[in-house]
Amino acid sequence: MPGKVKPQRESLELVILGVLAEEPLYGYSIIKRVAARSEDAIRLTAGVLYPLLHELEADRLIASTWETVRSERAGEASAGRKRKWYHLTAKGRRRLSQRITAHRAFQSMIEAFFPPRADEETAT
Amino acid sequence: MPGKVKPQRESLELVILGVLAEEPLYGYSIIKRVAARSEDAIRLTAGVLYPLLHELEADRLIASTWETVRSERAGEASAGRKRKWYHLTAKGRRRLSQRITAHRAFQSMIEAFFPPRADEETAT
DNA sequence: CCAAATATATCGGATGCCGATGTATTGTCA
DNA sequence: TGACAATACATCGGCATCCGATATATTTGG
Repeated sequence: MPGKVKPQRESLELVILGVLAEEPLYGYSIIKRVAARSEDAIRLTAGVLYPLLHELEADRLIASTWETVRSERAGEASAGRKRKWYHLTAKGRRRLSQRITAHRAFQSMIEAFFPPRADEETAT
Repeated sequence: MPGKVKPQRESLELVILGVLAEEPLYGYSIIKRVAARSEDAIRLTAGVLYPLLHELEADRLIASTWETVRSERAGEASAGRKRKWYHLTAKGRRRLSQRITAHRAFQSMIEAFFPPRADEETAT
């Protein structure tokens, strides 16, 4: 019975599909990008990201292609470093807008609880 | 060491402290209230709520008092139904504003990814 | 009178989370 | 040139979380 809930995963999915909506990225760069965008608030670790990326790909929300980066220095002989580039699929794009909608729904409920005060402080 | 992260719990904490900030409620009424407020988007179940309420109380974020509701019909002899009313403590109020701040931080990152379109629907 | 709703509560199996770990290549700097 | 940091991918397993199932009791409505 598909459709099980994966608590934390949902917001991670939102974030990952979100960055990939802008442009294709490879795993390591996703980690850096998200950290930068969130000012280190969201720290994806390899142990969390890669399995998630595999799941997302299995679900056809994203797709990948390999790139082999060969260094000049090392020359022809080197095996090269491998990068797996991920990009959103059409299905992924649909899922993303669903997630955004769901997030906004939650958000509006939160705002209903705590209407932003005009005189609110702007952080400490 | 205390201070471990509890993924899903955090947003639940936000929601629960949020409703209790408005007025004291008892468990069952929290479930109904949250369901109503979120238009059934957030369905707290007893199995999730009560343990969480106990934790929150142990952490002194909320406090409780028992009420015994005796029905007219049943009369003096009846044991009465028990309601455990919860209300926010000062500590709970501080925690709540922390959670709101954290939520808004996450929120603003999401907005950075997906800037709200000017032509967006306002929902009803 | 009985079923549904109200009301609180616990428990345990399934699942998710993520730190630790592993492997390999490239960049850098003394 | 050697070695350490950073880049880059990936898996695994233990512990914590999650939440459905379950238990118990009272009240309300038809």
